[in-house]
Amino acid sequence: MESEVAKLKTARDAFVSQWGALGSQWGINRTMAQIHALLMTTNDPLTTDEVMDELEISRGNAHMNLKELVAWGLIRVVVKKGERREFFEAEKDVWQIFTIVARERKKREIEPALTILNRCAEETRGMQSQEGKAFHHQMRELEDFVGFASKMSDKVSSMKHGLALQLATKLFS
Amino acid sequence: MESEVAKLKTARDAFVSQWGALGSQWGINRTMAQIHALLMTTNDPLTTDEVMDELEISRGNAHMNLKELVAWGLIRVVVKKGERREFFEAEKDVWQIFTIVARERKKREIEPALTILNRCAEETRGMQSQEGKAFHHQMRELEDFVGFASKMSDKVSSMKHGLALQLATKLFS
DNA sequence: CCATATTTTCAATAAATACTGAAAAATCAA
DNA sequence: TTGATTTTTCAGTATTTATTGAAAATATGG
Repeated sequence: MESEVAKLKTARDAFVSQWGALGSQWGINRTMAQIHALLMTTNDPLTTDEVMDELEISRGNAHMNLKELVAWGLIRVVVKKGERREFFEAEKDVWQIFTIVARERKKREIEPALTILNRCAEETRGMQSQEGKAFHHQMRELEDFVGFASKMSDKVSSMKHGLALQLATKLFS
Repeated sequence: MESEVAKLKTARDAFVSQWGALGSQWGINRTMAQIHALLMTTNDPLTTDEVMDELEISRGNAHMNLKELVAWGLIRVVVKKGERREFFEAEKDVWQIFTIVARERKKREIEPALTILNRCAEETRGMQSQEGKAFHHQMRELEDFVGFASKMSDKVSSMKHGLALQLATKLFS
C-alpha cells in the first residue's frame, strides 16, 4: 500500500503540472502557473533553488517567473533571519487571488480595448454616410459595454469576500 | 482635405489591426480576432476571398479562422440566392458577443480547472498529516470558489441584456 | 577590501504556435 | 458525366514565445 506521503506527493505533482497546462489557456505562461501552483500548496516558503529543483527548470526561468509573480502580487518575498537567500510564499486566500487576477486582466484586456474603441468612435463622429454611421454606432455600443464591464470589475474586486458571496447568493438563489 | 470615405477606411483598418493585437492577450489568435473585427464593422456579408484580400492573408488561414468563428457562434454563414460561394456575417449585438465569449471561456478555463481541483481534493480526502490536510483544504477552497464562479457565469449568460444591465445598475448605483 | 554567495541579465536556442500555398476533395451546373 | 468552381486539408515554413545557461552585477560577512 502506498504511503500517505507518497500519495500527497503524487497529488501535488498532478496539480502543479495540470495547473501549468491550464495557465496557457489563461494567457499565463506554463512555468509561471506551475510555480504559483507549487507555492500555493507548500506550507513553508521556498528558495529559488528549491523551485528550480522541484520543477526541473533553469535558474533564469525560475528567477524571471518568480519576479513576475511578485509583480502581480500573487507571491511575496520572505526574509528569514540568519538566511541570506530570499524565500517566496504564495497568497493563499482565494478571494485575494481572484481580485489580483481580475485587476491584471482588466489592465491587459479591458483597458487597451477601451482605448481603441474610444479612438475609433471619436474619429468617426458625425459622419454622414450610412456606412460611417453604422461603424460609429458599433464602436459606441462596444465602448459602452466594455466600459460597463470595467466598472463592474472594479466594484466586485473592491468588495470583501464575504460580502460578494452574500450578494451573489441573494441575487441568484 | 480627407474624404469621409477615406477617414472611415482608416478608422476601420486601425480597429481591425488593433483588435487583432488585443486578441493575443485574450488567447485568441490574431487573425481570428482581425476577421471578427472586420466582419463586425462591415454591413454586407463577405466571401472568403474578400476576407483574404482585405487582411492580406492566405486562403488556408482565412478558411480555418472563419470556420473557427462559426464554431464559436460569433459569425454565421449566409447563402445568397444565385451565388454559389458562402458569405459570412458577424453577430453584432454586444450582449450576444459577450455571452458567446463567456461560454467559450468557461469551457476552456473554468471547467478543466474544476476537474483538476476536484480530483486533487478527492485523492487527498481524509489525510492525517498536517501537510495532507492543508493541501486538501486548499484544493477544496479553490474548488468551491471556481465552482461558484462557474454558476455565476451561467446565470449571467442566460440573462437578457436589458435585465442584466438593470440588475447591475441597481446593484452598484 | 577580499572572497564568496546570491541575484540579475540576456544572447543563443528550443519549443510552441500560426500561416502559407498547393493539392485533394467536394459541390454544382449543364 | 464532365469541367469548372469552391471548400478543405495539411506538410512545410515562418513567426512568436519561452527557456537555458553562463557571465555580469550585486550583496554579504569577515
